[in-house]
Amino acid sequence: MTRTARNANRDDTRDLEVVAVESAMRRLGVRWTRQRRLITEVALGNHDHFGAEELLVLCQRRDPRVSRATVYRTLAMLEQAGVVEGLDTGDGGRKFEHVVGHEHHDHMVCRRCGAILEFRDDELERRQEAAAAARGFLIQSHSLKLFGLCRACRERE
Amino acid sequence: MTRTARNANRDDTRDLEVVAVESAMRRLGVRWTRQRRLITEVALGNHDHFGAEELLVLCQRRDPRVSRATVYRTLAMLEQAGVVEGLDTGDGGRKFEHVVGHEHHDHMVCRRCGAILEFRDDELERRQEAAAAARGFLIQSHSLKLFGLCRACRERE
DNA sequence: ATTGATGCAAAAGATTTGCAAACTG
DNA sequence: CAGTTTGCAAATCTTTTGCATCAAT
Repeated sequence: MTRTARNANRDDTRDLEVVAVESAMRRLGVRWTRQRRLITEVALGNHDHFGAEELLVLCQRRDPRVSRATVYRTLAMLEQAGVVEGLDTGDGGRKFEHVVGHEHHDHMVCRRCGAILEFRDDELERRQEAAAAARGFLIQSHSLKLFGLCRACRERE
Repeated sequence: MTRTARNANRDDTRDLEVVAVESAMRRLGVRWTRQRRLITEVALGNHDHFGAEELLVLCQRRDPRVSRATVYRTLAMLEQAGVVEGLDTGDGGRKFEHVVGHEHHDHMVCRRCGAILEFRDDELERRQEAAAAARGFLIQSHSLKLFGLCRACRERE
C-alpha cells in the first residue's frame, strides 16, 4: 500500500467518525454548525494529546471563523458526549485526546521531557471497579497517571 | 479516655510532626519563619482536603500577617518536601492533603457533592509498578482518581 | 550585616460569561 | 421564524512574579 493510499484510508475512517459524532449530536437535539464540524474534525484527526489553545490554532488554520470561546464550549460538549477525554497534566494545564476508535488506556507522564505514554492493564481496571463497588461508589470515569522518567530520559541521565 | 485528653494527644502528635518538618527544612538550608510555621501547623492540623485559598483563610484566622503569595510559596515548598500532596480535582481546581503520618492512598471523587473518599489497594500499586517496569518507566509518583457518584448521592438520585 | 522571605499589587494563564448579531432546523 | 450558537471582549479564578521592605541567621 502506498503512503497516500494509507492516508486516504485514515481520512475515510476519520470522516466516518465525524459523521457518527454528528448523528449522535443531532440525536441530542443540538445543532450541527460549521464550527462544531470543523472542531470535531480537527480533534478526531489529531492523534496526539492537544491543548485547547492548540486546537484553536489548528482550527483557525483551516478556517479563521472560529473563536476561542467556541472551541472551549465545543470541547466541553465533546467531553460530555464521551468523544474526547480531558486529562490534567499535573502542571495546571489540561490536555485532550479523542476517544473514538481508541480503547481506554492510562498514562505515564515524563516529568523531564513531557512525553506521554499510553498503557493499558485490564487487571488494573477490574481492581478499580472492585474497590469502588466495595464502597458503594459508581465509577463514571477515572484517571490514572504515573509521573516519573521515561526510558529515554533515564538513559540520558 | 476523655474527649479533651484525646484532642490533647492529637495536638501533641501534630506538634511533633511540625517540629520534624522544621528540622527537615532547616537541613535544606531554608529559614524557618513565623508564617512557614503557621502554615505548616494549619496544613498538618487539617485532616481534610483543602484548597490553597481555604488554607489562607484558616491561617489568617489565627494570624492575619500571612499573605496569599506566601501560602502558595510555602505550599509549593511543602509539596516538594513531600509534606503535603496536591491533587487535581478534575474541575480545574487543586486540593492538598498532608502526607505525614498518613499512608499512601488513592481517591474517589464524587461529581455531584464533591466528596473525596480515600482508598488503598496494594495489588493496584504492584500492578502499576509492573506496568511501568515493563516499559522502562521509573515512577516517581502517581495519581489515581475514580470520578463518579458516592453512595449517598446514588441513593439520593 | 547578609541574604533569603514576605507583602502587595500587578501580571499571567486558562477558562467562562453576557450579550447582540448570525445562523440552524 | 424561533430558538440556538457564535464572536467578542470583559470578567473570573487560580497561581505567579517583581520589587521594595523586613527579618532570620
